[in-house]
Amino acid sequence: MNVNSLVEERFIKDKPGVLLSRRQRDKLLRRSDILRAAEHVFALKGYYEATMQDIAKEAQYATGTVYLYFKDKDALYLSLVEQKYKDLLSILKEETAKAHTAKERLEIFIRENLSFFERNQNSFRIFFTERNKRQTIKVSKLHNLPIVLQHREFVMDLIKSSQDEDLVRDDFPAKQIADMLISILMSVVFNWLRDETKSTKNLSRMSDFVLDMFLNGAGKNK
Amino acid sequence: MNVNSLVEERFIKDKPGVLLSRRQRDKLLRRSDILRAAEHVFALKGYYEATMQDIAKEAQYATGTVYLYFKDKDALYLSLVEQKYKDLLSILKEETAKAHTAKERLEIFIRENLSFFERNQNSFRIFFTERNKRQTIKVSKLHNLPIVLQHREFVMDLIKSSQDEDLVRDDFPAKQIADMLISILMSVVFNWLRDETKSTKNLSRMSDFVLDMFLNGAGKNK
Amino acid sequence: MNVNSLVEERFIKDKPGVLLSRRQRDKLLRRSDILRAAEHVFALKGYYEATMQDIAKEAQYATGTVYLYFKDKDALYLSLVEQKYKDLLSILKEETAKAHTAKERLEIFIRENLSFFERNQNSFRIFFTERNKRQTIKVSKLHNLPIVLQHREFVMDLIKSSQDEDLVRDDFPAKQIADMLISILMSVVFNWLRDETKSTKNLSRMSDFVLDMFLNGAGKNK
Amino acid sequence: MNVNSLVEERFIKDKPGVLLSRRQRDKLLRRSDILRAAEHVFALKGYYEATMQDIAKEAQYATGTVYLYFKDKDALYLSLVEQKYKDLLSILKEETAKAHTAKERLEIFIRENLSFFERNQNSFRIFFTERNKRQTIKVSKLHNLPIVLQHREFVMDLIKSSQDEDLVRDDFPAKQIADMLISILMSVVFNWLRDETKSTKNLSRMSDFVLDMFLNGAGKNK
DNA sequence: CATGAATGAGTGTTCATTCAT
DNA sequence: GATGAATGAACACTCATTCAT
Repeated sequence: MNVNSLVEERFIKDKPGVLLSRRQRDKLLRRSDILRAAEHVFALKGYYEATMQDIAKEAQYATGTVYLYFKDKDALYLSLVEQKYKDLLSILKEETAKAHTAKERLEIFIRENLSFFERNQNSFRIFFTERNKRQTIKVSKLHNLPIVLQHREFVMDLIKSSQDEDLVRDDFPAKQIADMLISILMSVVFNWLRDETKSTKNLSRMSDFVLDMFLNGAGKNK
Repeated sequence: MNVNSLVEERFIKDKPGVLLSRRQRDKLLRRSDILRAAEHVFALKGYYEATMQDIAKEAQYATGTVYLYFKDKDALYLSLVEQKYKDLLSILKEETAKAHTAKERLEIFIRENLSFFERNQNSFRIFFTERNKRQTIKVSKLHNLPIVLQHREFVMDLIKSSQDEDLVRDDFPAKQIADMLISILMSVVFNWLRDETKSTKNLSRMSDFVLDMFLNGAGKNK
Repeated sequence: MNVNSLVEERFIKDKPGVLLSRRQRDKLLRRSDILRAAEHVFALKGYYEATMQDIAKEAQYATGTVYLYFKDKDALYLSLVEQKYKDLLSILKEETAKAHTAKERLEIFIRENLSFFERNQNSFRIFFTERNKRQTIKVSKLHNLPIVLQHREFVMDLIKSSQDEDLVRDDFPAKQIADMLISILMSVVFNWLRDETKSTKNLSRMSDFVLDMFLNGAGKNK
Repeated sequence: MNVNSLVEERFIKDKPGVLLSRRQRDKLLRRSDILRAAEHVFALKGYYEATMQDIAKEAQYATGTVYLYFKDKDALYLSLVEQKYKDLLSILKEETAKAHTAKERLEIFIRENLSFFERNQNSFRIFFTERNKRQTIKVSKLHNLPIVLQHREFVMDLIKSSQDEDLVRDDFPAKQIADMLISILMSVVFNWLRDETKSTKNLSRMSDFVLDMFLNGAGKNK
């Protein structure tokens, strides 16, 4: 799975029994070519410095062709973000399903997150930089992407179930705790990305630190 | 204090006994006018969408005038970031100095951070959006701003002293823990900023949650 | 010949038997449109006062289109100069080849020069005015244009062959004499251009004067 | 003489017996300061790249001060050209007056020209580059400067007197011959300026070449 | 459908000139 | 008179988007 995750799975999965015509298949492939190119170029240059021509060139299509698949630069960017979240979410779901206890689920969740960002470090840089034209409009646009909401919700469910299993405190709302977990994760990832010397070679090795901190905090055990 | 923090305090503080000439004072005031305008416009539109004309207009100066005080758009932006960090750092130093124990220092640190971001929510949006032209070049430019480094160092010292006073675990490097504290704070601020309904009216009220989570983690006390 | 000299002949001549594709032909035609417009505008206003918008407008293209054919204003200007020199040189070569004696060659050379400048008086004004941004850099750029060097060399060869045929004195280096010939020509042209009343209607009529002066000098024959 | 030639001699010489008031003298000195600075800056950067601020700075005055002495950039430039011509003309008049024969006068004329340009090579570069904004307007402006007309006339008179003394042929109008003499001179100077290696160390040494060429031409004596 | 040349509004920046002090 | 900060029009160049082929 995820082999060709860039191909909008919605189209494929919605009608699982239906064989796609060559026309449709080609269309999806081209769309995925462009997304791949956009990922590369955005990661390299950031949203504003990346030009549609750059992306078209990288995808080996003509400029106009890109506009057949994406309404405008913004839509292309948003599709890309959505794509990445979708990939991540699908992995998280699949892997956490294998766990039996809340703690295992948390472990897997953290490990898979770190591993995902490690694998996608280039495109991940995108998330840390300029989002979009009018941030006021667009940041909310980003956060309202259905998939992004789904992702937050997934983490919340995870926390909730952990609270149910008495692993996590329930004196604060799951939402708040979920956001904190996400932020600890992001912090680790961000600092790892920033550290160009990559003194911590392996991001995944941080799993234990994250889990420990999340559960026990930085306070000294007395 | 910090009433007119936008005026380069360096100039003022270097010669504390000396009254600035009217010329000098005017110059600083104009500079601060422009910084204030830039803060407003950048916060509203983000770096790329903000134009120098927007900023000049907001400051009620002509376009060219802005260039008398800042070499280019980049320098203006960087000055602004530096300014904000400087303000924050100066508050943090002043307030934490009043504390007697590590725990008090941490409490104050967290409270003052949240309060600062609450007061400066508009400009804080800037930090969450596009940084600069070529992210690869410029983000590093940002992170290497002396004041930014000082800020990180300040937090690290805070953690170290907390480790010394047996408040914080010392089985992880202070740097790692410091970054985590910063990121928990940022996470709370970010989610508060994002929540347009401001269900949590008062950001400062989150102080206790942050301190609790940071010290004790999300794990259920058994 | 030279009917459409503004079209880069290099491209055409390199593959004399090959019909250019419509695409290529169009491209060359557009390029030549722009050069023609640039010639007009530069001649009228000089390098600095001519704006790219002026030129685009004159060529009936959009501003950006000009940049598809020329990297920047500088490149456009240099291409124009090169073009004019190329035209002149090609005429000179073709015509002087018909001569049998050194004197005939000189006569033809002078006549064709004057006639060329007469036909191109507008664009020739360009040469007499500002060259380029930083003269120190750019004038040398101009003088190092391959075609300009070729032109000087052509005149030098002419003088050398005249020395060989005992028409021209050989007690001075050909180079010095060549530069003098060029400058006498330029002087005549310049003064003719300057004379707005055009009392000397026909520049070509000056041929005899130039040849006489060049060979015999202004001294009274005794 | 020429010690302070940059001071508008008109003012001083027009009323030779009158002592200038300190006020007037200061004014003239400031004007000359600015002209000197302008000469330096224009020579270095050319008309367009030189800014009024550059010139003011070089002259150690404020920007606005320059405008008290010269209406605008154009007027400053024109004054400078006028100044230089005036200096040259005054030298030429003074020196040629010492000659007894037409040939001597010619010799002196040529020698003093070359020597003048050698001494003023930096400012002379100005003449060879961009003249002025709208060349159509300004080149004629330049050529209609009273002093420039006087200079041309001076050379014409020189040629006329040479014709009268049977040194120079009279089958062509003096004006034409005068222009040719000027152009031979300019050619030598220009090529010398261009030759950065300065293989011909001493421009004045070219006097004989110029006189020889002018009188006898490049034709081989038979 | 795919192309890529053409478009032209929009940007950062400069600099001659003015004018309040 | 002298100053130099302020002005704002102007310019080269870019790039998202369109559309004729």
